[in-house]
Amino acid sequence: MPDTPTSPADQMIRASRGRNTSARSRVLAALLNAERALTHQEIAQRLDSQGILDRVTLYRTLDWLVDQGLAHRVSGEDRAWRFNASGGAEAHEHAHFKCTQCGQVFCLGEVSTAFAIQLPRGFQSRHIELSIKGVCNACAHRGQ
Amino acid sequence: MPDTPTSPADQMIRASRGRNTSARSRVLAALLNAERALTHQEIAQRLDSQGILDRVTLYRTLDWLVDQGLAHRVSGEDRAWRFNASGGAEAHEHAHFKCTQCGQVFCLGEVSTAFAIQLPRGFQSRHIELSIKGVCNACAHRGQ
DNA sequence: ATAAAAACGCAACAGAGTTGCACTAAATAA
DNA sequence: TTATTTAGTGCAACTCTGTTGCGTTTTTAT
Repeated sequence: MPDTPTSPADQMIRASRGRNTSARSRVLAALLNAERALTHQEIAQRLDSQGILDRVTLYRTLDWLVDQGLAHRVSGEDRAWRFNASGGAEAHEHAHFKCTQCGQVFCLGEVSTAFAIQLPRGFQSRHIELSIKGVCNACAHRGQ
Repeated sequence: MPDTPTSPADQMIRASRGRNTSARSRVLAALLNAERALTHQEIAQRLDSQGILDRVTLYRTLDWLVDQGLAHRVSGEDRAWRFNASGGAEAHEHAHFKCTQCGQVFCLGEVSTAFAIQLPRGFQSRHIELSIKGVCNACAHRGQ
């Protein structure tokens, strides 16, 4: 059993339709290793130790990962998308924590969304998103 | 009792500290008349029938209105802020409806946020935001 | 009416994301 | 294995949203 039979990222990519390219594998691996949702910029930073990946390619790769359900996209308060690897399944009715100090976004566990909200006539709900704003652990300790 | 003793917008502005300028009064009036949260662009459009207001001034005016608690800012999915007049009070623990078709954002009524969410160690919640994504009435009828 | 300060308007800039198009490299066929 | 097809990549240029600096105009207080 060799060290890298095929990385988890590669396996996930192969299971989707589309080609298994190094960009996809590197990006997905970065997301899988991340402990929180990353911006385009953060991903680029983590990647470029292994050679620079073109900005546009990264954007397109992220789009592809989202389309395939391998990653999901969260909108922060700073008008920058953040991405993280999703379990693979589409089911992510989970909450997000957005730190108002440093802007970081963390995924929280499943939420039992048992709230009765009255929608206006004709409106159809597809997806409920819950985000909690506050201060993350690091920022809380850093004072300020 | 004349037609416009002083508009509601003017009254709200006068009650805040800061100057009562035509830009502020026009922008706030536009927000008060709107049936949903408006983007910078939409506000500009509604305004320029009465003479063009500088882009930067509009941005600064909106910031000021938000600071004063006269308006509040909602982040959409399209990385554009949306604004609407808030009742004046700061208290807006209400939900938003975001149409995935046309991108419009509507404010929904108060939400009884009775969900127990376990935050990671050291994280502090300040504010809970709930958004429901789906299709608005207009888009639902337009088919597609 | 006048002076001080707050707003305004312009120009230039910054960051995030997109589009078009030629080139490269996976996957497939031969 | 090599050739072929076409998805994916990289570059340049662009759009859109929002911001900064700075000189000029309005408010407001005197």
